[in-house]
Amino acid sequence: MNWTDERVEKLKKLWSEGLSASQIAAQLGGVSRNAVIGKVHRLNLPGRAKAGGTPASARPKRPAQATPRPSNFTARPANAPRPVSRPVGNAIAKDEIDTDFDAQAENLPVVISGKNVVVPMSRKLELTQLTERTCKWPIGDPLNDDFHFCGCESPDNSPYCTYHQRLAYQPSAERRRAR
DNA sequence: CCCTGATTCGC
DNA sequence: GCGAATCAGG
Repeated sequence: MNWTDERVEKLKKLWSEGLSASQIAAQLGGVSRNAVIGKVHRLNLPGRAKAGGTPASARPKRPAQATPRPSNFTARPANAPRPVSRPVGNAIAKDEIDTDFDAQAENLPVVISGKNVVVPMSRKLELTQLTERTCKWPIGDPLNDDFHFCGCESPDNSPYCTYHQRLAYQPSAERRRAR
């Protein structure tokens, strides 16, 4: 996985937005957080100590602020039917999500504070579009027309992206809570 | 232990 | 240039 202009631009954008290196790595896919940090330094992106060398521990911490919900965001009432799809907006904090609100089914990217796992935007791939390196986590009802797979980039030797990899190996009760 | 970024250095 | 290994912290 090489640093194409496109990927570098995304890196710059996410870094400037204050995402951590591991979060950015998850969003980009195919790279480690070390790779991201290394690239950031090679690009001389800001965020490091000033001349004089402020220790990392003494630097002001970036507030882990939740990205605002999309303006068209409305929580689905508990018993309301699940919409087929909704436009993808900014990432929202998992903590903000109503208990019954299933962000994964809604195809929103989710930043889970604490667990520090990023759900990349689903690429909504069909079965025939999957490859060795795409996430094979199924989304939706297989009998429904909108059934698809996550399709995000998955690490080597894993059928799932970093987020769904975690979900896949959690006990079902935890999995339900995590979703 | 989980995580963070910083640095080094063989490739 | 790249990034794993490592370090030094929270």
